[in-house]
Amino acid sequence: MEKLNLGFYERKNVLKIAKELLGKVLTTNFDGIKTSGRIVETEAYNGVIDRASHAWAGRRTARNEVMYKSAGIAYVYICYGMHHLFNVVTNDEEIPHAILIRAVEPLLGVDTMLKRTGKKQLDRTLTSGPGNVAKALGISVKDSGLNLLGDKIYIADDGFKYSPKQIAEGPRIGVESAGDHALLPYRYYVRGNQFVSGKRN
DNA sequence: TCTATGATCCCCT
DNA sequence: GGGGATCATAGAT
Repeated sequence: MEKLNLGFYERKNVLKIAKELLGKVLTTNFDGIKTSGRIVETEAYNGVIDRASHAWAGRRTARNEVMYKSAGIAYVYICYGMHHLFNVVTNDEEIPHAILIRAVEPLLGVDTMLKRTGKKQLDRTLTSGPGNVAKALGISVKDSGLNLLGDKIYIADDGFKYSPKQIAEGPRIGVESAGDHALLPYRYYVRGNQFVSGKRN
C-alpha cells in the first residue's frame, strides 16, 4: 500500500488524474480509527474555464480559496446546506483544478461507517454519492485544506487496477445549469459497480 | 420504479 | 431573493 506522491497530484491534466484515481484507496484516520474505500466514481473540475466549477472565470471566495492552493490537498465544502463534499486539489498553486470523489466501495471500518451514517447494514447507499462518501469516511468542512500526504486523509495505490474496459465516462451529475459544459464527459466510473451513483452505470 | 419535496447554508444577482 | 458538484422519504404509477 503506497501513498500517492505529490507528483501524482501536481500533473496538469485533471481528466487523466480523475481517471487514474479509479481503483485507488481513499483512507481517513480520525481519532485512531481508520476507514477506507476503493474509489469507483470521480468527476473532474477543470479550473477557471469550466463553467460547472466553483472557480469558473476565476471566482474566488472564502469557500473555494483552497482550490487555488498547491496540489495534493483536500477541498471540502457544504452543498445544499447539509452535505459535505470531498474533492482533491490538483495542478499548481493558483490553478484551481479539483476532482470530486463521488463514490467508493467500502474496505476498512465498515462498522464505523455504519455508525457515522446511522445505517443498520452495508448496502450500496452507504458510500454511493459524494455526500455519503464524506459522511461514511467522517470527512467534514473542517478538514478542508488538509494535506493528502499526511496521515489523516490520504489516497494510496494497493496494486489493484481496473482494466480499461471496466472504466466508463460520461457527463457530470447535477451540473445541468452549466450550459454546454454540462455535456463534457468529465465523469469517470467503474462499469457495473453497485456503489456508483445514478440510476444506471 | 419513478417523481416530487423538504432540509437548510453559502454565494451571487 | 434564488439557486446549487445532494439525499432520504413519501406518495404516485
